[in-house]
Amino acid sequence: MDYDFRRIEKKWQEYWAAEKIYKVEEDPSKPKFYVLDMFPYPSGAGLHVGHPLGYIASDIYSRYKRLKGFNVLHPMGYDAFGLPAEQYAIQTGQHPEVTTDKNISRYRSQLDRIGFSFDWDRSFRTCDPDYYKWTQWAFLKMFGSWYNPSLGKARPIAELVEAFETTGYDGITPEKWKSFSEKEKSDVLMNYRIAYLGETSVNWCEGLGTVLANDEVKDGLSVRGGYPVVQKKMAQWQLRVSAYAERLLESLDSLDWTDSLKDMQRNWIGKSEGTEMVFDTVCEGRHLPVTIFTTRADTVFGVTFMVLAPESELVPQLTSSGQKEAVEEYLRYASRKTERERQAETKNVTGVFTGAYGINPLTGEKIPIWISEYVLSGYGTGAIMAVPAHDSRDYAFARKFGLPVIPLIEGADVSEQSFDAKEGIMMNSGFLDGMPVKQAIEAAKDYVEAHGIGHRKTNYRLRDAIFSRQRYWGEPFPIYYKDGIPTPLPQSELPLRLPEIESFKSDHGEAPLERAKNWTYKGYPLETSTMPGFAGSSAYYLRYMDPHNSEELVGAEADRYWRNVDLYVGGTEHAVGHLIYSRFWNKFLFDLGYVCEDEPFRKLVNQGMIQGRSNFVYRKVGTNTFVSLGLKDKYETTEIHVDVNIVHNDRLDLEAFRAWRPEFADAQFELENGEYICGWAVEKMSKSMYNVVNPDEICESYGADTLRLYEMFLGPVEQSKPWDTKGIDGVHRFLRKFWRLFYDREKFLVTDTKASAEELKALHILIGKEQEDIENFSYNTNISAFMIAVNTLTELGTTSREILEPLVVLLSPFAPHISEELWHALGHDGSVTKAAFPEYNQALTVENTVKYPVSFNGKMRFTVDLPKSASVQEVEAAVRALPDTLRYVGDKTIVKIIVVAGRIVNIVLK
RNA sequence: GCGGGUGUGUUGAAAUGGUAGACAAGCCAGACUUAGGAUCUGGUGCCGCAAGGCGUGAGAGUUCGAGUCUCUCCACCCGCACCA
Repeated sequence: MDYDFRRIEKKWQEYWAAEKIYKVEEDPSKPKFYVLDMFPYPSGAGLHVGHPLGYIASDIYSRYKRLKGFNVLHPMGYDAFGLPAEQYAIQTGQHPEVTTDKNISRYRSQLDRIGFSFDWDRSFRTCDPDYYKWTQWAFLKMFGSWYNPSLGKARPIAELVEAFETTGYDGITPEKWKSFSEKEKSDVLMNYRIAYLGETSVNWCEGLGTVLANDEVKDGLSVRGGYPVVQKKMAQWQLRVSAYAERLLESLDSLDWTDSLKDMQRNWIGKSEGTEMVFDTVCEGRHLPVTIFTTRADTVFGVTFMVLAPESELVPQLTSSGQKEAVEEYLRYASRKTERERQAETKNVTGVFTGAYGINPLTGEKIPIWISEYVLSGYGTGAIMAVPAHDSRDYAFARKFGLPVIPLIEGADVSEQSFDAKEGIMMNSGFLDGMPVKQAIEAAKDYVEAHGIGHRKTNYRLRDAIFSRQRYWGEPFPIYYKDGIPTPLPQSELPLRLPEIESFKSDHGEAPLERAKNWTYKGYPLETSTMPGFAGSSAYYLRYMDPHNSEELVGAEADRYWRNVDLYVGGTEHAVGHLIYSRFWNKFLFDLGYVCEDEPFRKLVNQGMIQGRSNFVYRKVGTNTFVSLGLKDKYETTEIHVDVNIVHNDRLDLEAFRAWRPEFADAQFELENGEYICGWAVEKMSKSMYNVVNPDEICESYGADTLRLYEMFLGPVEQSKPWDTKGIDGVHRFLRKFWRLFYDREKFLVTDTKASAEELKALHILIGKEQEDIENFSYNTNISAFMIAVNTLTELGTTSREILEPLVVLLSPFAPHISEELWHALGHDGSVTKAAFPEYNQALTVENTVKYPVSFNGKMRFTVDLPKSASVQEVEAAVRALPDTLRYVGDKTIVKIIVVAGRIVNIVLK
């Protein structure tokens, strides 16, 4: 019987679905394990071979954990709201729901072919009203909460209202509070709510007709679509993520994530400890205190000017009548520029003098105040003290506009450039003279606080997340405007369903929902923005725990059982977007007691990207003749991308090429050794380069098990690598060899003979490897270990069930279809998924105490228990005696005994 | 500029401080066949006929022993970047 993977894979995929083999329930008798993939956005292009990489890795892990006796939650769903479907709708008039449906069913059929062990009964899409009900619910909770800084957590807003009414809070006395109108009270509370409506400078994207969050903008262009983004003041819904900055930073330490990812988050949170200082300023006789932020309070003696951000509210008050024209001219110039243009011209120093002066609070010196776009309005106070000697940006500005430079550190040469390092001995700095910089910073802070000039202050770069989008295809806000006051919908009205509209186009900031008919609640207008893409993906991992609960996002019992995600697998592109929002969202729900864990994702693995590997043919200029790679330099040729699906191992299929496109129908070839060799390059996988490899085609010609094995064999999961079909034959060959251990042409070969020591050795090495490798995500080396074991067993002519049955179980995480087939051939009824792996565990867990390390084959290592004084002969004898406890040692020869200072330090066996 | 990471054959890549290159691809030779992108066997880091020598980006150090640990460079990749 041959290895007929098409028949086998179809058969078992149907069986798994019909028997609901992967359905999972809470089971207190078993330890839980939650393995999650970042759910996909179902795009119109379908899956290519790069997408399943992470899914295969996590599926192997899930199946392995099941064998080890864990109750594994391994769900999958779809992140279905978002811009691409809506952009497509605008172009074609097709409802986003229709395209989303179509894309999802395509994704589903592609995923099903690869043999994943997802529990599809728990699946959902974020655009289901039953799901987004809980997104809206969470928003209402955030609207109804504030961050209590003294408790360090979110509390119901009612507690704040009570404080206003009884004791007063934050400068608002009970009397004052009572005097407020409803509208005024609403406005005050907005300053505290976790979800709030506030005027702010936002990323406005004209091309998409919507505002965007910081992580949706890269290099001044929208991540989706690549349209320019400008800064604009608008009233928008926001989430007070900044309140959680310190907690988001602190608990990073407790997570099992990579250092680079943690650093990206730390960087994004951007904690910086410094000082806020008040400078008195004078403009045409009017005095005005201006607060600045600095991390270098020690350099205050070197301040030679001050700078305001162009968007600073202080600008009008600090502009003298003489400079008014020049300042306005500059502001017009600055506001015209897009964020991208500003970033592109960082070397180009610009600015304008305001006509006003500041007074250095320590020296009493009078210094000019300038405006420049290098100062950002969104960070600190939007105003700085400039110390050109020790800040490179201030230095460049001072040089350009001829402002003085006062060096403050002994030996620092500031004639060519500033000295930015926080090291050296202070000078020219009054009471700080002679101190090392680090000490001077602290001394200066103390001084500033003692003299009432300012105070210590910690700033974060992390900003509140802009939460509204002027788009259609997203969750509607459960908010209506009662006499202009934003008012939450009662929870009983959820879900607030997305209304039907006639045209999806949005323009000039007018949201599509403004055109929806009857978009009102009790006659009051409903909010017309919708929520951003990250809204639906922020708490989805909680919903999988209890997806059919219509009363709660997640029931207490399910939450306490599944707790949080033990292993989360996904791409780095979500490092600062989704992963910050999710952590924030989870912490918020944790504060209010809706979930029992403070962090959502314990361990996180970033799978690498699979790049495309393009192939080229070379056409002689002006002809329809194509020359093979080795001959191309003899002629003048044009390089043409050729569809990688008609190339095998860089050999072009000539007939397929002629059939590929009409203009090549009569193509002529110049071959090398009778073959046409194509050139190649690593590029992004994309349609235009004809290098997209569809997993369906691999499943068709090699099978899903080969695809799974091959994607893992390609290299470490975390690493990016080009897809290269060369080598896929190798793993396919392995599966056929594996099959041949069980079947020859006619019959089933497995017998009940007793296994030999050699055979047991091969098996137990593999068992040990598998446990070590899967825990470490070293799938590639584990597959190698399989190949070695199968080669050895083939050579030994193994037919013993004692060996072959465990082998099937071991392979099942990687290649579930062939394993299932063989498991049943061995006479088992249920799925191999339910097999108990632990019984094969003992061999490698021999508890010898550590005295002498022993290498076996340079790979396997263990120790023998002997006193330190043992002689070489005694150690050798002990090693020889080992087969009793470690059955696979057998009768290897000792090739090397390393003795240092009379002590054996290692024994190498072969 | 700051932060993180990676450098090993022709290629993808292995190596708790202990025989570097496992395993696979490719290539070479052979077998079986009577053309097949099938299967099997052997070879394949470099120099050398050989004995032997040299080899993990470069250089130093620690160690009986370094691809692995430490330091200084170099190259490449990723992320952040006028954040005061």
